[in-house]
Amino acid sequence: MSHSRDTDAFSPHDHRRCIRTAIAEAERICLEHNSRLTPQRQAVLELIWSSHKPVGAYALLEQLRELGHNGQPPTVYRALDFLLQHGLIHRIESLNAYTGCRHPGEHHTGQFLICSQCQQVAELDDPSLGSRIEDSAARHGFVADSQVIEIRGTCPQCQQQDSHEPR
Amino acid sequence: MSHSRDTDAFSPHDHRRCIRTAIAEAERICLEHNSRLTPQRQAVLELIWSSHKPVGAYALLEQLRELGHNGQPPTVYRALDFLLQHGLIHRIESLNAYTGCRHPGEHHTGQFLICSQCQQVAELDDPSLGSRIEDSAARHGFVADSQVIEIRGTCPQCQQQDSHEPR
DNA sequence: GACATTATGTTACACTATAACAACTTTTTC
DNA sequence: GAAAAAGTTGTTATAGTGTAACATAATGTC
Ligand SMILES: [Zn+2]
Ligand SMILES: [Zn+2]
Ligand SMILES: [Zn+2]
Ligand SMILES: [Zn+2]
Repeated sequence: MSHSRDTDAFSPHDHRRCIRTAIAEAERICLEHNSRLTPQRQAVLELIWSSHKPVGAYALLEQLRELGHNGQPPTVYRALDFLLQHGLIHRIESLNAYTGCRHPGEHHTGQFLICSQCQQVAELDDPSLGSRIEDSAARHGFVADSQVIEIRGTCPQCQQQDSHEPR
Repeated sequence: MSHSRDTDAFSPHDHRRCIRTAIAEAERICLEHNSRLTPQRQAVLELIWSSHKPVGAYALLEQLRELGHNGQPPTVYRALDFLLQHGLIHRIESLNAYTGCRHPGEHHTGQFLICSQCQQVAELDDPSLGSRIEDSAARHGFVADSQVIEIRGTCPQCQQQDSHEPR
């Protein structure tokens, strides 16, 4: 019953649907785990999902304050920890920033396409790529637990714009 | 004439040879680029190569001070920038730490095996994995410039130890 | 030697993340 | 339902990572 369609984050789409789906999935997963999606945690999750650009913890903190929530670093880091542990968001290591997970619930390490131009991030979920990497590690006798895959480049939209505005 | 043998960082080996080779290669590359491998830069490179465990900038700073060098953060970050730009070291994003590059000179993004137990890092150089990732991105219309591939797990040595000390 | 270029010294600060403990809420147990 | 336990949030302070900006010194070019 997973609704996670494979619409690319880069392609134009009804993003409110992304948000709604993310919240709904979060509620479902928290129910399953007997965890509580408190107002603060939900607020952070919604802020993260406000776009497909990863957000830093302190940017989130700023926005939380504007929403009238309490504003100290531990507040936001606790919410982030919770969301990370429940697989609702990912941390982008090369950006020190956080982005919503598109396939929550299915334990997985993310594979990310990061556009250097528009800052947007799309999450790949290519299991065969994952196992290809495991194989590569295994060939050196290494047992892989988790992977950080972050690919920087140019997204389709930004490529088009580039070709329209040469020079 | 490249001496970069494919000895794994994890396997026991004459590590002084790693260091010697690294410095020699660094000198060669700097000569090629008309860049100067100053004493400070070389000191940082040697410290990084003192083991196969990635080192943080401030740990380096500490060690530099013990060697009598000037000790302010910019000093070490400048050296790191220089070494990064010349492809002599890599930054491990998920550790905020730096490690020596085993194939300097050949423009490449590193692929790293990081042992959670002994903290040592081995650098893979699997071009076919690189292109496999590019393909995966291309399938989404994404043009990849660079990749961050960091695989966490257990190295062969630590696996053996684990099996000797069960429980 | 005068000049431009490159490298280093120095101070101060910005950004990212956590430790430690107190107060409050919700859930569980009796 | 009161008491205890577990979980969540508030609060203060601090640790860890990285840069900006400007001064000084060393090196290379003519
Ligand atoms: Zn969306
Ligand atoms: Zn883009
Ligand atoms: Zn070695
Ligand atoms: Zn190991």
